[in-house]
Amino acid sequence: MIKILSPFVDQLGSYGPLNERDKAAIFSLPVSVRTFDRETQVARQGDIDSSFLVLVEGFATRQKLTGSGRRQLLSLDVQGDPLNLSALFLPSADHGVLALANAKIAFVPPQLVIELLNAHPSIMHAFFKLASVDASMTREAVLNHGQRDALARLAHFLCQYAARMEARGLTSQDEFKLPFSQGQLGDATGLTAVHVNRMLSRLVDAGLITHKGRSFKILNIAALRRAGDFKEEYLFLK
Amino acid sequence: MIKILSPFVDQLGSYGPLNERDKAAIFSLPVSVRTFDRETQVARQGDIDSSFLVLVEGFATRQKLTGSGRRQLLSLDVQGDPLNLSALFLPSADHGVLALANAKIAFVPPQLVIELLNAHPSIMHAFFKLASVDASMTREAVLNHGQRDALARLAHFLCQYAARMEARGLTSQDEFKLPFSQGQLGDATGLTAVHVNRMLSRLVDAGLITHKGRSFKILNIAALRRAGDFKEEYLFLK
DNA sequence: CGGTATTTTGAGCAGTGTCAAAGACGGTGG
DNA sequence: CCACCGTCTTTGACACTGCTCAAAATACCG
Repeated sequence: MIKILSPFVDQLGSYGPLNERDKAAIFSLPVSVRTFDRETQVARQGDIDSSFLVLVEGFATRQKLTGSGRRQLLSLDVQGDPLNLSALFLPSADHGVLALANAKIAFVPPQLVIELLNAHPSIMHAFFKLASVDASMTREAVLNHGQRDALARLAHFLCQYAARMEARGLTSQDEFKLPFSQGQLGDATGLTAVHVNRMLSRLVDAGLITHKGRSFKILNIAALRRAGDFKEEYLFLK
Repeated sequence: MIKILSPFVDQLGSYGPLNERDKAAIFSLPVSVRTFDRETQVARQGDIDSSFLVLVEGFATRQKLTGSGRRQLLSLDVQGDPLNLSALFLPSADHGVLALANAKIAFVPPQLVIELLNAHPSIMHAFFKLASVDASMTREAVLNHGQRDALARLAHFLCQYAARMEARGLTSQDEFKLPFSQGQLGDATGLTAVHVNRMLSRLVDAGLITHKGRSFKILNIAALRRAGDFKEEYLFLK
């Protein structure tokens, strides 16, 4: 049996302890896996009764669009992340899901997930915790966009990404490849591609980071955290 | 028996149906109620093991602070709203809770709430849905702050407030009193008090609204919604 | 190797912030 | 009921952050 969902189960388990029976129940869910290219929509804002989506491999992001077509990226999701937790309980999707690079995404029938949650309180508990952490991160994004300037937003983004990736054992904290172009980085931070570029150069000039293309190296993590006003508590990492 | 939590139960019930047994269980929770003055902290960011808080009467808001002391308001909560849903499942509070005007707030022992949720799947379900709607609103705030300009942010805020209040039967949609000063409005929208003032004047000049102090009248709701790029789907009102 | 997307740089401008001061409002104590 | 005080609103002048438009340089992909 190929346990497609095991990165997800691992992550879930780190938020609320699951016993073998719980895990087995998750693994027995019927899933269909599809692969998506960069910048292709996996689910659309407004979708009704969408599948429950789990990112199996690669990167994905969630997005909302403005009436005039501007977009805001809401997350940078990695291996094992659920992509539309709240869609389980809401009649329609308030945001879209977008693949980056070659993302492998598992589709699970939402009704079965809900039955699973009803039958396994510990899984429900873990889902709720996952949703709470996600909400905490979203609130930090509001603080970021509302109160911090461009340089801080960018520094913060880098710190956050590094911290999350390292906590998951996916990359080292001070050297990694970002799955975002500078334009996408702008859509995530509420800045222009041009301004992202300038702020990155400023971080380089200040000796906080180096980068060649999308490969980043953090030279002075303490200073970068200060510049980004980053405290990792809100991530609730282990 | 004085059912202090009944506005909360009503709201909860509108998200996921509760039977009499469920309601009775909630009403039997031990609560202590306290009243808070304007701009006083009810719970602090970082608090551990805080009580579960429900706003019984008046207005409250949630906030996060920047390292340099700037603040971002995250919500405008009214009668019946839970104030720290996610604190139930997280080890510490990622945001603070602040009272506006004379807010009456119920404190409930968190452990008992969790037991309640475990014992009553339908309540758990309703809580999850409530949390999902809150998350949806927070995501819209990110879109707001990241992608819309000052005028739109303000217009959007007014539309949102009007829609929510009307849906709860608390005020009419086109005439209401805001519980925020222009400074607080600025902290909520990521703008300066001064700029809030100017944008409000602009909305007045355009004939979209009128206001005397904090009493607002919406003159052209369609145009205001257009100006604020407001579509109410993300609120998931009934 | 060619074509396309991305990054980098420049110049000018628009939108917001800052600082400051005057006016209006609302609540309080006398 | 009035006078006073603190808070909030309004207005003005100016600075600065971040955006727009445009083009060149570079990197990436087939």
